[in-house]
Formats: sequence, structure tokens, C-alpha cells
Amino acid sequence: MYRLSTSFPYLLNRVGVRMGELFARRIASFGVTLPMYRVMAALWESGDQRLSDLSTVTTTEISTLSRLIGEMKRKGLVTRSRLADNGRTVAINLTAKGKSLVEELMPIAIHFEEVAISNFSASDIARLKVVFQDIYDSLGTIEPEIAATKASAKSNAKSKRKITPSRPRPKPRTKDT
Amino acid sequence: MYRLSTSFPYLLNRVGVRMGELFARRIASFGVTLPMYRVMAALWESGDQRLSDLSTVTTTEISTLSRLIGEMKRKGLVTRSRLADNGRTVAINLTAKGKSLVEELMPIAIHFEEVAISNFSASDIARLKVVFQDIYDSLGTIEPEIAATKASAKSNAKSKRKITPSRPRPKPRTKDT
DNA sequence: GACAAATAGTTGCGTTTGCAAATATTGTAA
DNA sequence: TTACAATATTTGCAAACGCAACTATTTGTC
Repeated sequence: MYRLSTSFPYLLNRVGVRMGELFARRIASFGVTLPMYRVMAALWESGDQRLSDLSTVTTTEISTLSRLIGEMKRKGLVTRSRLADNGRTVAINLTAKGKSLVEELMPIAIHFEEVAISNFSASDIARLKVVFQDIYDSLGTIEPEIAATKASAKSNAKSKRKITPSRPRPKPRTKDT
Repeated sequence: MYRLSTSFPYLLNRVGVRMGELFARRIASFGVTLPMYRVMAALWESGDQRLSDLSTVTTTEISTLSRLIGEMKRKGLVTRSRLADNGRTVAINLTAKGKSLVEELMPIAIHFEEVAISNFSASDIARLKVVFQDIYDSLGTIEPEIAATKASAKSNAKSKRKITPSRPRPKPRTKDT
């Protein structure tokens, strides 16, 4: 018999979300949100990434990320520059300020990790990490039309969104980079 | 050396969030969001719950839940009634409509669960569920002042929120139940 | 080369969410 | 019984988010 409270997706999602929340609260006093931390940590790990790469790594919507990078740039944490050889894409990098900030936060992240895994053996944790990666990868096989972000919207017959078909909008100016 | 992309919290959060997103898209065509599904599934499992109980089970903020229950009541999915012996608390229950809807969705949830766990043995999964529960419980030991939702706000010295100290507000009327 | 399709990122807009204040009810102590 | 603290829920407000439309650039294709 099915029970929400013992189902695998529920238990997994719950602990993941809760862990994110607690960490987010912990770093809030640094003026950093969880998505910001992820961006900085991803850039620290391997800098010079495109927006769409960061979107994949941080599992953040690309539109959300675009605004987030704008805010982080205003804060002086990252740079954003158009590539010379491809004017569509944009390269994001850590500034010195961003680097020193993320290096301040990483010990906190490590502390969270230690607490979370403290009840388990090193080999268990190593195996768990593989499990998480495998499950993440296998999620793509759940009905591809759902997994592919774009397609699902079309098949959603009951969308409550009211679309204004072609109202003229003020021309947006790309103001920096 | 620390790396975001191999850290336990990152991998765990990522697969949990992604799984929730995919399921949410799948059930969107039923007009149901993930928090709504959780509420209905929790009530199906054991009905007649208070708002704060539901908040715990569904890991949804109580304020968010209050509004959500209001919406679900408008949709005819749940009932909300003040208890006779304690006028502060409300009891939430599934309506027949809500019950039949969640029973329509549960096979989809089961399908998701099967795909997610398909690469692993039954005993692995059983152990994983225990691990998730254990980790979730142990999260409370990470700096209690963070884990306790209320207290953290007070200790957050750099809150950017601008608080209007005592601007008069229109008196809200509790309109139903 | 001209033009359609594809790719990358940005922005408008409505919805959801989190926090803190407000409200309502109950418990407790003088 | 009055007053004050505690508990449970609701609401105002602003920030964050998701989707789709839009702009800008590059890549075919004829």
C-alpha cells in the first residue's frame, strides 16, 4: 500500500530541501543566498563558465540565473563578458572579492556535510554519492516529454496563464557587457 | 579539497529537487501542484490533521500552507473547520473529490518511485530510506539557532528587510471557517 | 549573399514563497 | 477577573521564481 511518508521521492526530497534551507539560513548573514553560493562554488571549482553551463551545474532556471548574475555583478562578486568569438554567449567569472567570499563560506559547507554524513561510514557515503548521481541521470528516462522542460508546457492543456499575444513592449536595452 | 560538484549536500539536494520538479510537471495537467499533492497524500494517509501537523509532514511553511489550504478549499479538495474544543486550531480533511483526485495521482507517484529506484536492490532502497530519515533527524543538531526557524531571524544581524514598525493596516477579516 | 532555423541570454508578468506583524483563542498567575 | 504570556493561524509585503515572449547572434541552406 502506498504511503507518502515512506515513499522514496518524498524522503529524498524532504532531506535535500531541508538541508538546503538550513544552509541558506546559515549563510544569509553574509548576504549570500543558496543559488549565489552555488554559482560561486561552481566558478571556484572551474571558472569561466557560460550561463547555460552554470544553469546545469546549479540546477537553477536560466532566467533566474541571468538576473542572479546581474545582481552578483552589481555586488562585485562576478564578472560577465561577451565572448569575442561568439557574441551570443557570455562568460562568467569570479572576482577576487567573490573568491575570498566563497572561500569564507566553504568551511561552513564542509561543516554541514560532516554533520549530515556523520552517522555513516566513508564507504557508505561514497556509494551514496554514486547512487545520487545515478538516480539523477536516470530521471531523464521518466517520460522524456516531461523531462524536457520546453515540451511539457505545450502539453499542459489547463494552463491558467493568460497570454497577451502581441502587445508592444518597450525595447529593452542590454545595459552592460 | 572541497568541490561543490562532489559534495554530499549538493548531490542530495540536486536529485531531490529535480525529482520534485519532474513530478510537479507531470501532475500540473491535473491542476495540482507538488505542495497540493503532498497535502492530499498526507491527508489520505491519515486525515483530520491540524495545519501545523501538515506543515511538518509536507515541509511547507505554515503561512504558505494556510494560503494553499484556502485555495484547495475553494477547489473543493479539502475542508477546513475550527475545532470545537480549541478555537485556535483548524482541522483539515479531504473531500470525496480530493480523495478521488489523489487516488488518481498516486499511481503516477508510484511510477516515479519505481523509475528512481530501479537501479538498486530492494535492500539498498530500504536502507536508503532509513538513511534519509536519520540524516533528516540529525539536521536539527546543526547549530540549533539556525535549525529553529524563529530564532535565526533574530540573530541575523544583517537582515536587509526594511520593517515598517507600526503602520496601521486594514483590519483583516477571517472570512471562512 | 539572403533568409530561415537554431542557439544564447534577457526581460515582462503573474504566481509562489518566506518573513514578520497582526489576529484570535487558550492557558496562567496575581 | 484582569492581565499577560503562549499557541495557532492568517495576512501584508517584498523578494524569488517559472514561463513565455523577445532580442541578438550564429549557423545552415539554397
